[in-house]
Amino acid sequence: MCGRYALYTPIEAVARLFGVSELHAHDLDPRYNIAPTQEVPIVRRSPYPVAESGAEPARELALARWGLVPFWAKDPSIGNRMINARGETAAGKPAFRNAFRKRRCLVPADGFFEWQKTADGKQPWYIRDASGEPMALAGLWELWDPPEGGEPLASCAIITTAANELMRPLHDRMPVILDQAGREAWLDPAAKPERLEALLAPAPDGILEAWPVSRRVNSPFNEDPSLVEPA
DNA sequence: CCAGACGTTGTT
DNA sequence: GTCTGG
DNA sequence: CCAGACGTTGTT
DNA sequence: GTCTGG
Repeated sequence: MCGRYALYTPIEAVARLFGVSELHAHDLDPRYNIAPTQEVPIVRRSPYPVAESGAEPARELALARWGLVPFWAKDPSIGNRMINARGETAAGKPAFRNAFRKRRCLVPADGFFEWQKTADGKQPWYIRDASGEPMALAGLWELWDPPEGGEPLASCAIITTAANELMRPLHDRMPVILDQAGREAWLDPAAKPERLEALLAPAPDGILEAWPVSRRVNSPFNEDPSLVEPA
């Protein structure tokens, strides 16, 4: 699955690489240990209508809480358990299907962590694109209105799929990683269900690299560049 | 009908 | 053992 | 995902 | 809001 990741490429560069026209998040610190419940940048089509023009809705970078809170939730804590959505079933699940139809997003990540079970306990690994460029993880996002009023809460989940060859020794699940064409299709509101389904597959072998890292990443309170260095 | 879940992973 | 919070 | 709490009453 | 289980 995917329960921890890193994003340290400057957000302006991420925006450029992801074709973002509106940047709604600035001055973000580089992150080496992003944990569920934290605010993370996502790339999405603007949920708001474009003024007059009839132009394409903007592709924007916004912030969302990691852990999807369905609109019908009475309490946002349900999001603590909705950090991933299975690609095989998300389209039909009550908690995800509205988002699957209407609110797909990309979650930029320089890499993600997986924990491998060994005789000595769990060994964390860092996995990234071999090019070193930020990856686009397939995501869903949602808006939740607090019953007591106030600002709606934006939240998101990362889609998972079966592990590919590289990942299999480490873990049996991995996040869905979208290539350039996949990113376009995933964000296309008119995408056909069968096209979307085809996107939610393990990454091809050969595009990723992985190495063991320090167990200091285990604590979400640790946050420094050495967490993604080989150890 | 109403009540209660709505999710994933991992472990047994 | 299981839930909550980060 | 992992870490850390897991409880109540009463007092500050 | 909508589905599942009783």
